[in-house]
Amino acid sequence: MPSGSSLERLRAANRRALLALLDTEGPLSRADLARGTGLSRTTISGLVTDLVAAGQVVETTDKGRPHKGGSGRPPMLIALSPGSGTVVGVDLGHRHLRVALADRTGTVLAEETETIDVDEDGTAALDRAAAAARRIAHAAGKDAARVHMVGMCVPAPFDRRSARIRTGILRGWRDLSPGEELARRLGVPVHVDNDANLGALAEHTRGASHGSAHAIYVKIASGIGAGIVLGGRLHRGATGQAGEIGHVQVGEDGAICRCGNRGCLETVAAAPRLLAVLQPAYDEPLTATRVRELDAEGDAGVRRVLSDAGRTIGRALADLCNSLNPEVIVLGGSLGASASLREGIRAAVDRYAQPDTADAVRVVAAQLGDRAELVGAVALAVARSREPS
Amino acid sequence: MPSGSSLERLRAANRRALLALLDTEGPLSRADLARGTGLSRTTISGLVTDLVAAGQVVETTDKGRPHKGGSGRPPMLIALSPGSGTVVGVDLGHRHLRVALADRTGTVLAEETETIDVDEDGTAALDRAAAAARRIAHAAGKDAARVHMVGMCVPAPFDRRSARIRTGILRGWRDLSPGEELARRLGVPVHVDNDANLGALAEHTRGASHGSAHAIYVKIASGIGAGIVLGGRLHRGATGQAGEIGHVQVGEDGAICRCGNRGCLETVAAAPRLLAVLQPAYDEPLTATRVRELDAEGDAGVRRVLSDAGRTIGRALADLCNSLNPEVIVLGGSLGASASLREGIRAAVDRYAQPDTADAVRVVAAQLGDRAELVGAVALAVARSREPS
DNA sequence: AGTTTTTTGTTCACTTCCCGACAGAAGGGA
DNA sequence: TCCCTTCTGTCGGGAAGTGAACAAAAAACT
Repeated sequence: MPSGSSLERLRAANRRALLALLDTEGPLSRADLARGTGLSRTTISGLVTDLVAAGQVVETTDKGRPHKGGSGRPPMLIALSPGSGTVVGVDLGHRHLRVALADRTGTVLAEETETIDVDEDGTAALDRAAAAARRIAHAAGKDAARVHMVGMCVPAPFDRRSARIRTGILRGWRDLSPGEELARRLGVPVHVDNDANLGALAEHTRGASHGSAHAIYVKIASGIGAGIVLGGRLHRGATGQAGEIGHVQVGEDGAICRCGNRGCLETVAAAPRLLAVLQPAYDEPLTATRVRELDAEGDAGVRRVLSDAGRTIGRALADLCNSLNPEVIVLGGSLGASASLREGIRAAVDRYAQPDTADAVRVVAAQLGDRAELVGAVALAVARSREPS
Repeated sequence: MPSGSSLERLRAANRRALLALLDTEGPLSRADLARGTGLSRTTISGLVTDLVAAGQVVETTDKGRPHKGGSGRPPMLIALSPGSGTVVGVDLGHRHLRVALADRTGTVLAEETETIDVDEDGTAALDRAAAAARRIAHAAGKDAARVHMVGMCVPAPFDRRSARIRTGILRGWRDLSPGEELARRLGVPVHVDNDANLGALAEHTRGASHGSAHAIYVKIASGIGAGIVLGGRLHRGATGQAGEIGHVQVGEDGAICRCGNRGCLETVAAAPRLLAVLQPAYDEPLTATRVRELDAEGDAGVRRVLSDAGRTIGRALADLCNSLNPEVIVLGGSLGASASLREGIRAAVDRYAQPDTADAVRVVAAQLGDRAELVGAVALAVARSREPS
């Protein structure tokens, strides 16, 4: 519930609209902002004055680039101010840890990746994450050390009410509140969400589904999960567990899944299973990256396996399309960029979804690749640092 | 896009908030409104003065009922004004036509039902609907004849862009724009949506899912469809075709469906199929209503068939729960009130959805019964007549 | 070159909207 | 009867937003 008087809320809402416009459209003149928000130039001037005083935006005397509009007084551009301090994004995968330092516009300043076993020991993973965050922030200089906010991505359903990972999915995380733990280590507020949601946020903010009101981001990696954007907003559901499409049952008598059911989509079409199926036929050790390369080179076996996996995933997505009628499906995760997988999904959607629904949906690869979750974690931190509600 | 200046929009938003509060909470004092909206009493007084002048609300001198608060000056209650004129709701099913006349608070004043074959001939159905609307409005008196708005429910996916029913589903409706046609006959603006969406709207506004942010309304009748409320708002999707769960494929080699696919949920678990399965074992002619009675009486055959159908539907709903993590599933349509069906759905959701997701969702029968769609059509008309955007 | 046109940003007077404080109104309880 | 509580109306003031007018800067036109 926003506080303050109604007029204050109005002012705050206009401020947010202005900042959001700058965030998505880049530097703009006051006149552009007036047109974009529907407010008058006068109001915009006042808001900009306030925001400059507050250090949230800066006037960039962009003399260099010629003004495209043609005649008329050239505009003074207003840009989001990196301002003081920084934010940190942490991407915890099953087998990796990525940490990024970004200014408060979301521009990544530094980034590092480690390979660790996150699943087994949550405490150790959080120790490593905290150490990496401290290291990267101090290496970037004095001002960068003032970290305002941390966004973190965890590779499992995250219950926002208890601030905990759902019990039983990750072995080494029982009764651990990752946000609180990392906040305690760093002395900075931490916001947490799961990988698919943050990937969806990133692709929606800066990637393939930018501008689409209804988008489904599917992460196909160690597991399969979806982040669902509806009406331009991330849909998290009643308990924050929306998007768990990896546990749709695709066969009555399939393998036992870590969730306890059998025949889950994840057991059939996620990366570990596909690698296991392919490995016997290849001399080299296969990784998701290598499989993607082989697919691009036209390797028949890989194409067949990925295409089949795509059809299986696409079958589940077709049902979801029938229910949600989205504009775009964005494929992310280590295998999301594979063409065969995408074609398999497209074919299954066309076959199993209603014709008009299938026609309405685009199926595209993620633009941010395996950095989507990290970018999403940064975006979460930026958003939360902007409204310290 | 709302027009006018920012202050005008603020005023309008506050007016809407006030009206919405009155709509959901019933008659309230100015002080209650101030507490409920967060605005000051002064502001509320001003808004109420305006709205009284505009005829949108009335001051009900409710002397009769004692003031519960105890001591203090008794409040003057403000209630939505039925105002001048009426709205009409039209519910077109596959085999029935219902028309309701309501005042502008949504209170139904008169209602009638006919049994007709809607599917075969859209023009004829619209003629009957128009005649019924005219008849019912004139019978209710002079003022009632001033109909401001019509809300209509059609039993098929409705494409809001073309204002047409999706081609090929209803035989007798090709190239017909139901809204325009009815508007032309009645000389009143008509808003159209499909049955499941309007049922969902009705149950969310006045029924079983009232107060739940995320709800799925499932209509189980001639077909199977869902209306999805997320974040308190009806989700219609990119082209208005969200909620088409009737065409999830539940068997590779099932019967051919009217949508062209085979093995659709509708062909296995919708009313016509269930009646056909049951009929041979019964002497009397079965209807959905009769089947519901037999189920309540504990008839073993009926219970078995409904329970199985519930499991099949519940399987599809479990997948949807995994994706959307809703708070409640509301079962409507002619078979929605059946206990066996509900138990079958509950069992399948518990089995196939993720445990936490299944725990979070309630499965309940609709409160409005077979009138949900009609009430939804009225609610649509009321909502649209209130904001003539 | 000089003028016109176009676009931008600022200043000022004004309206709209909202809120706090005060006072009046209406009933219950000591 | 007097006090207390709660509700409602009114008044003055503050905050937000807007349009009109004006100044500034650069391109376009003569």
